[in-house]
Amino acid sequence: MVEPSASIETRTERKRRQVVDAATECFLEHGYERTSMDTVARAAGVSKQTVYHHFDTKADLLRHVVTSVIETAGADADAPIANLAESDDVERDLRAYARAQLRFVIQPAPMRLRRLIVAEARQFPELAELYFELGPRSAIDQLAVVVERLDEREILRVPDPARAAADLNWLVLSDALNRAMLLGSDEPLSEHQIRTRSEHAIATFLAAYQRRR
Amino acid sequence: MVEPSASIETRTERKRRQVVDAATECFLEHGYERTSMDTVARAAGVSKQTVYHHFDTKADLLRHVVTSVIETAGADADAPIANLAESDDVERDLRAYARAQLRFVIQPAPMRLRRLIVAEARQFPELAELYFELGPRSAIDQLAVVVERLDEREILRVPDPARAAADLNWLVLSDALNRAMLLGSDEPLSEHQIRTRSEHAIATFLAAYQRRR
DNA sequence: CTCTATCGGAACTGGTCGGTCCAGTATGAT
DNA sequence: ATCATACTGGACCGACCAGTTCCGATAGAG
Repeated sequence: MVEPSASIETRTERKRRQVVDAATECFLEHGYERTSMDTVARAAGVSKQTVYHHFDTKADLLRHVVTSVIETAGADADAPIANLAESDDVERDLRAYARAQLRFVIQPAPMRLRRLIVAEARQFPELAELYFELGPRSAIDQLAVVVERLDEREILRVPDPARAAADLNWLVLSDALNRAMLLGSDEPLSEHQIRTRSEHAIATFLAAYQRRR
Repeated sequence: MVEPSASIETRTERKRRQVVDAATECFLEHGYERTSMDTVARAAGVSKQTVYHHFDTKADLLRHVVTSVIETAGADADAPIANLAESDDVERDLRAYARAQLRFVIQPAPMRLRRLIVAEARQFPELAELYFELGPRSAIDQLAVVVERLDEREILRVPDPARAAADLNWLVLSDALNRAMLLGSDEPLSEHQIRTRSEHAIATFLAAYQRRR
């Protein structure tokens, strides 16, 4: 992850990046089985030999592509959770969190990654597991810390933070995610849908977990 | 759907059924792209010509297989919702419903069908849509009627039955479904997991939607 | 400037795929 | 018994696949 001397990219590095970028594009667009190595090479503007110089097999290429996509995307997903635990307006900040999640997940690239992973979960269980750990698992774990703190602050009543965090996560995402997965359209939700869905999910969550006055 | 004269199966019908059964097995086990027509023919104990006599293309065969699996499975999914609306112990019956759903969905065949559909959603959007309509959509629609009635009976307070029904459905299924989809293991949950998950989901749902005394 | 690692291009291997064709056999309705 | 229809087994087609090999070109490090 660190450039050796400067930001200059040696030819080998550049070619490798071209291969990875093209393979990412192809795999996400058409899936693993429907993507041929010739297609990847052509899309990368590189000879097939160069592809095989950097990756021994097609499966290796997929593993590298998926791993890197997951890891770079995983970083972006963590931002909006930061100030939730000590928030002075929990409802407002939960809604903001929900909106951010919906915006982040319901997009072409994440949806196609998800489809790819589900499709290949039998052949590449490591990738599915990695996705699970850095995706939903990570989100829910972070939420669990938050709701536990909100319980301490006597804003929520949360006997089981892990389950409550999962509840929150899926109240926000499940319905939209399922529709998007099955009804084509990887396009983002409209701002209006994001707002109403977030408000409903947070209202339900708070109705279940907020302390009564 | 009706036998013409008696329960006797003419040769053609028998061969056709063998093809469909074998194709169902192969597609669910290995996916669409990884299943060849030769494999289907061999698994059916039938010549390839016979396969092509009944189905013009591989895609047609998939469409028929998926459609028939969805439609036969869809019927089973509706049973345990019947007495919910007029139940005299809503909490108990909601839990029973949740247990039935978890038992029904987290199983090898439904999970593999789901994977197949998600994997091929881009190439066969009609199948994904059909699955959506007869799967989650149908379940949620039926739940919406139930929760609306429970609102009328002043057991629940449900301003938006459709959303409340979706909440209930996903509170019950999402977490288990996601884990099963991504962490391999299509095996059913243990009875203990089914029970605790159901209890938690229903407790959350009721905490959010039950009328306060 | 030279040397070597990497590159492109293209042909090639051994194999699989979906789908077709054919010659001959079995079935079942009339 | 007749005859259309359906089935078999295997050969066959063109296309595509992952992965390899060879050669001539080129870029970058010393």
